Amino acid sequence: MTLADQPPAAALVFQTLLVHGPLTRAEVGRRTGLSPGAVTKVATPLLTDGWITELGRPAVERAYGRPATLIAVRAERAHFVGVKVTGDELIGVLADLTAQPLATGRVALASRDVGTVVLAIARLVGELRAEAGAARKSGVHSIGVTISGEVDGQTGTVQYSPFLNWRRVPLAQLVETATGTPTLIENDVRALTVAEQWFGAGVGLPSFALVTVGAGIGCGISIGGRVVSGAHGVSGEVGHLPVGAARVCTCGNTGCVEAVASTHAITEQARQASGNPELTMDEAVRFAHAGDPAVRAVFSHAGHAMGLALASVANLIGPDRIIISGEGVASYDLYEDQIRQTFGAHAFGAAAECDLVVRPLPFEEWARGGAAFAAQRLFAPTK
Amino acid sequence: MTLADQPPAAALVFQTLLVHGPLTRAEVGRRTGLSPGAVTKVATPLLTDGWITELGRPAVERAYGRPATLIAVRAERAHFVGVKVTGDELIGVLADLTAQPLATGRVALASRDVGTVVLAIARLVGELRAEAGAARKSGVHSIGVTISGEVDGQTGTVQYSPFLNWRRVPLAQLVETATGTPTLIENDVRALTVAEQWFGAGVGLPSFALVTVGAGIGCGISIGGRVVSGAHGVSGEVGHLPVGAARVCTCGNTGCVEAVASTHAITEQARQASGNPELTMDEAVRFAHAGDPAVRAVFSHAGHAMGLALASVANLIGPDRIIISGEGVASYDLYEDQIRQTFGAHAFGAAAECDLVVRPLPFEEWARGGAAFAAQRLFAPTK
DNA sequence: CTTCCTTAGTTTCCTTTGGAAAAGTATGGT
DNA sequence: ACCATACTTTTCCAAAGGAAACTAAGGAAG
Repeated sequence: MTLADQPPAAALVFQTLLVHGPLTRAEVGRRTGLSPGAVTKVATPLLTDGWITELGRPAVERAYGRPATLIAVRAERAHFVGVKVTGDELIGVLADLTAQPLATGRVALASRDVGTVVLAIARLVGELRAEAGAARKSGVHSIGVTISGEVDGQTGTVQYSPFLNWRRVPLAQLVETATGTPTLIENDVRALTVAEQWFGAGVGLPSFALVTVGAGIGCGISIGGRVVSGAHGVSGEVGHLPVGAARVCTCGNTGCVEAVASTHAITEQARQASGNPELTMDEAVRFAHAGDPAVRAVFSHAGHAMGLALASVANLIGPDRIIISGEGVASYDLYEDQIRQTFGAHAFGAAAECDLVVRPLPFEEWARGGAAFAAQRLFAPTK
Repeated sequence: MTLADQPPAAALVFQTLLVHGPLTRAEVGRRTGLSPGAVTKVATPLLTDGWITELGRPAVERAYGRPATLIAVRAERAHFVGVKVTGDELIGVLADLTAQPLATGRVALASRDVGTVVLAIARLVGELRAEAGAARKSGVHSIGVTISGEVDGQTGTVQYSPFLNWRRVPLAQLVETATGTPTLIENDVRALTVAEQWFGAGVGLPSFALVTVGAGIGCGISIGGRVVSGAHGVSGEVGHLPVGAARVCTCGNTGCVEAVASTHAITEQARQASGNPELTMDEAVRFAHAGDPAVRAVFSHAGHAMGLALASVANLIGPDRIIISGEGVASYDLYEDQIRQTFGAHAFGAAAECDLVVRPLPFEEWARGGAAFAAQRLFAPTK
């Protein structure tokens, strides 16, 4: 039995359990607005088919009345592989229904040629399958491949990937035939946003934005439980918001956030500031922590640009929360203050009430986005 | 009978007719995905209660088969009053179900005191009622009051209005008791966006943004048939996006769009450029049309700032269309080219495919937004 | 210890909704 | 007159979920 051919209420109950952990049937009814009878009716087939399971009594028992029984999602009921494709490597995870990773892998790419990449993906999927013995029982339900750039999830086509220099590559189809497993593709930031929405800092929020800082600066937007995809596959391009920076950006314009606040931009500016053309990001962070004023100024400028960008997002769409995420967790403290200060100064009125959450983003998190995206298709059909 | 207690399919059929004009039942079925039987079933009570009406045969008859009968919304079935409150005047319309105005009115405000404004609104509503005799038959269903600033439609409270200097004013309740008619309030730009979504240039689009240029620069965002309201009542604040302008904005920051491209900013800059401290907007437009290079440059800068702002909107949310609207229709040609050029240069990838539509915005259009907003509550329940 | 009370979960019945299919209907063509 | 065609209506039916009665399980009161 698949989840798809269950009544609509089943998806509601399942999603509630997925997001809010083990609950009693009565509590599920209260949260979903379904009648108690409907919850039982819908839970029974989910139980018999192993999608959910009964746990014991809740931690806080009631003083009166019949004791309740907790029900919860059986995470091991289905497994997914998530693969993030970058310009020079693949990151993969094999995860369960709740996007918890069971196995992770990382492979360098010899070439950016489509055939090579597809083959590498297939091999990585195979390795992850082998590594995660537990998944052998139920197999892998589907694969979610994510990649930065313009991705058309409907047709499974990568319209344009700047890092790989791909155009109109039917990646989903290619991976599907290479692996024999149903494959979905999605933009990397949007997939990560899906992961945050269901299993991260965006759980239960009516709206939030996820801003990622790394080689580029990206943004995923979730409104009303849906991740905004944009009419032409473009959305969340926050990296080129004009923030009045003097540096020329890779996009050819001047003033983009990315020209000041991407990891690449920061190291380059730190090199100039320190006079050391070999400086690495890690060293720049050390220098700044040690109090080097020129290098600190670089981070401060980056923080200012980020603050402006976040304020723009908050002013425009008014999310409940903005999650700031990226590789350089170690350096957040260097510009977090500046970010918050600039954000506060430029967020308009009540938009300033939007809370800013900083969240580390380990490398495998990107791949988890793919798994979460694939999983979502299972329990949130066509939504 | 109200529309609300009809089955869900009724709202679907009604909305389809509202948006896509007279259609045959068969065509409604095709467009909504409902079966022919369901369309008839749902249309019958709507017909008997006068919400829709049968027209004659369609213009292009089919060669074979039973001729079809057109059905269409009976616009005169319900009437609404829309009132836009500004710092110094009220604009009101009495409109039908399709937000077509039957009567319009404009009243100067003697004071910004809450009591005075509420009284003036009540008097304006009375005048509009008297003027539109047709509405007497069915009365006015509800009033939609719109105002710039932070508005909480749920509680009917104006949280903060900078122009009127109001804070936490329960305006909906006040107007309701003063007029005896149910009253809704909403932010002016968002209400206008609702009007465009149902009856304007946003009809049928999965997503669009509406940017208004006037004393301030505002933006309404519609995604998936819903106007984005923002978690804290703030959204679409495009006026203070940083676009690197040198002028200081009213918000205290430097570089805001509004500091360069609002009508106020343009006249002020034109005064400096021409050396005439008495110059009006109309004169500035004439000068620019006559070829005055300094004044033309002012419009060009404004266009550049607008282009950057629109590109930011397009990059962030990827709408299908951006509708540019505002008072100064006469001056659009002066910076439209610059807007498009800057937009094209800064819109990222496929975001540039977003089409820009320029639309005049007569003064009563603002009030129509209120009427459309009130009407929407009737035919799009809870949506 | 028995009875009652309270809350959890189940079952039964029923209403609402909308689809499928067939019947009915209106028109032009043959 | 009859047929082809497509719109519209009617009839029948299945799915989904609510209401309420019912069962279950424990504590409290007597």
